Amino acid sequence: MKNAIISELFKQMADIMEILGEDPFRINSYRKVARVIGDTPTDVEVLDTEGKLAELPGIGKSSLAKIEEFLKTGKMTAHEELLKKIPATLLDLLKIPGIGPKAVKAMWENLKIKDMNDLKKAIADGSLAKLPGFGEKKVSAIAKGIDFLEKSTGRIRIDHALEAAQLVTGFLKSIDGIRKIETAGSVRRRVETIGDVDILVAADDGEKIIDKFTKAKFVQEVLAAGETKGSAIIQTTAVPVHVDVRVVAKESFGAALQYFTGSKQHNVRLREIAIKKKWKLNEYGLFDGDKMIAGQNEKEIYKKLGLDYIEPVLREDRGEVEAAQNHTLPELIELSDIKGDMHVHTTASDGMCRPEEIIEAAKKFGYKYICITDHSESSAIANGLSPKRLAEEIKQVRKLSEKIKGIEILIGTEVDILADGTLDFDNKILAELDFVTASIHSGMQSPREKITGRTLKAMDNPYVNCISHPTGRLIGQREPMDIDMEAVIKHAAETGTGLEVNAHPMRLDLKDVHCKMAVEEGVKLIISTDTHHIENLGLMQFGVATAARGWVTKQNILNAQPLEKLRAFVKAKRPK
DNA sequence: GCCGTTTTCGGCCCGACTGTTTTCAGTCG
Repeated sequence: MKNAIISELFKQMADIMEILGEDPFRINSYRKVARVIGDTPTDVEVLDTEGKLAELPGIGKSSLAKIEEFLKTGKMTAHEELLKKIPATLLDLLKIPGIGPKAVKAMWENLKIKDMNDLKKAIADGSLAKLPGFGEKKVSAIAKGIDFLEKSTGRIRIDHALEAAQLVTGFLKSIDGIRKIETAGSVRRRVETIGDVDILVAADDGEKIIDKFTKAKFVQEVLAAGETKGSAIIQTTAVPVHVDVRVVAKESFGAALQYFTGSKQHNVRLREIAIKKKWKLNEYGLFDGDKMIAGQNEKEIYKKLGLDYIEPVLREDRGEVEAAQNHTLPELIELSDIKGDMHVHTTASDGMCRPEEIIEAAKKFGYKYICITDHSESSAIANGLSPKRLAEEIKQVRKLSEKIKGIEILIGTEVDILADGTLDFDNKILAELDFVTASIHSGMQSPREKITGRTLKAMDNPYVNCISHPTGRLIGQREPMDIDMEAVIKHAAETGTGLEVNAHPMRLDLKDVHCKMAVEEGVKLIISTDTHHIENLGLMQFGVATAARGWVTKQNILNAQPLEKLRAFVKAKRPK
C-alpha cells in the first residue's frame, strides 16, 4: 500500500513550491491531492488498476500521471526535480512554530541556513536578528519554537486533549460574564490525535476573559494574549497541551463554533456554497451584503446553506457536504446505543480487577450484557490462560452469572492468532464460549502476505466472531502492521466475522476510514474497550466517536443490538 | 493544478495576531 508515501510526496512538493514562492493555488491543489490520497483507505494501486483513481476529488490529469509514474517506476520526476532546487532539510524547518515558507526562504538565501543546526548557530551568533524582517522578538520566538518542537512529542491523544479541554472550560465557567462556552476544533470532531485545543466563549469583555485564562494556575507558558484570542501551554496530568481560547459576541457564537470546529476543508466547502448564493460566511456569521442572515446558532447556518445539519465528527470533506445536500447523511451511532462491552480482561490474565468488580461497573453504565475475554496461553507476558485455566474460568463465570442479576454475563476469550494462522485454543473449548475474539500479538513485523494470511485464516474458523485491533497500531508508538485491510474486510463479510473498533485512545483500531469501508462491505463492527482497569470501561466514547467518524450507524454495530441478535450472529457462523 | 446546475477560462476562503514596520507581510487556524 503506497498511499502514505504518495501523500507525503505531494505534501513535500507543496512545501517546496511554497518555499520557492510559486502559485498558491497550484500549491493548494497539491495539498489537496496529498490529503485525499492520505484519507483513502483503498490501495491507490488497486484504484489505478480499476481506472478509478481519477474519480477521487482533486485528482486531475497531471496528478494522475505523477502517481502512475510512481506506481510504475518507484520514482516521481516532478518531486525529484523540486528537491534539486532546495536542500530537503529545509522542510524540517517548516515544522518550527512561527516559521513559515517565507522565513525559510529568507534564511536560506541570505544566511545559507539549510538545517536546524545552522539555524541554532545563526540565533546564537546574532546573525539571524540582523536579517531584514527578523527582529529580536521574532528570533526569540523562533528559539522558543525550536525548544517546543524538540520537547514535544508531536500530536497528542484525544483523551489527553479532552482532559485539557475540560480543565480549561471548567475554569472559565467560574468567570462572570461568560454566556456560553464550547470546545471546538479537532477535539469536537473527535479526531484521533490533536495538535491544539480550541475553546470558544461567548462574552462581552474578551480582554478580561483572556487575561484570566492566561493567568490561570495551570498555565505554563503564554504564547499570545489579545482582545479576542489567548494562547497558552497548559499542564495536565498527562502531557503539556497547547490551548487556544477565543472570545466572540453572543450573536456570532454559532458561526464561530462552526468556523473553529473545522475541518478547514469542510469550511472551505461551506464558504464556496455561500459564495455561489452571493453570500459571505465567516466566523461572525452568514451575510447577505451587510445583513446577517444566520450566526447565533450553528444549525441555522447549515439550514440557510441548504444543508442538513452535519455532525462535527463528519466534517472532514469526505462526502458529507454532498450527503447533506441530498439528505442522505447517516444516523450516527451514539454512546447511548451501546448495550454491552465485549472485550474486557480480569485478574485471570493481565487485567487489574476481578470479574465481579467489572460486572458491577458495567451495570452502572447501564449495559445489558458484558463479555469476559481473557488472553490465551501464547500471550505469556499477559499471563494468558491455558485450556485448563480457561475451563475453570468458564465454570466460575457461569456461576457468577447465576448469582448476579440485572446484567447478562458472557464468557469469551481473546485468543491469540498463532504464526501459522491457527488459534491458541482448539475448537472443542471455543465451542463452549459465548463469544470469541481473535488477535495477533506476535510477529507483527512480518511481511504483508504473512500477516494478512494469518488474519484471513483465523476468520475461516467458525468459532471466531471478531478480530480484535486488526492493525495492531499504537498511536504515536507503533506503526500498524503491514496488512491488506481490503482483503480483511472482504473476508470478514464473506465469513460472517465481525471487526473490532478498539476504543482505547492509543489504539482506535479499526480507524475511522476503515470503519467506513467495512460497513460499506456489510461487515458488522464491535466497539470494545479492551478494559484492563475499571476506569477503562469509560473509554467506550472514543470507540463510538471513531465509528461515527466512519459514518457508522447503530445497525452496523453488533454490541448496539439486543443480546438475542448478538447470539444469533455467533450461532449463524457455527456448524449447524 | 483542478474544476464547472451562472464558467472549458478564470476563478480558487477569510480574519486575528504578531512583529517590524509606519501601512503591511507572514503565520496560523
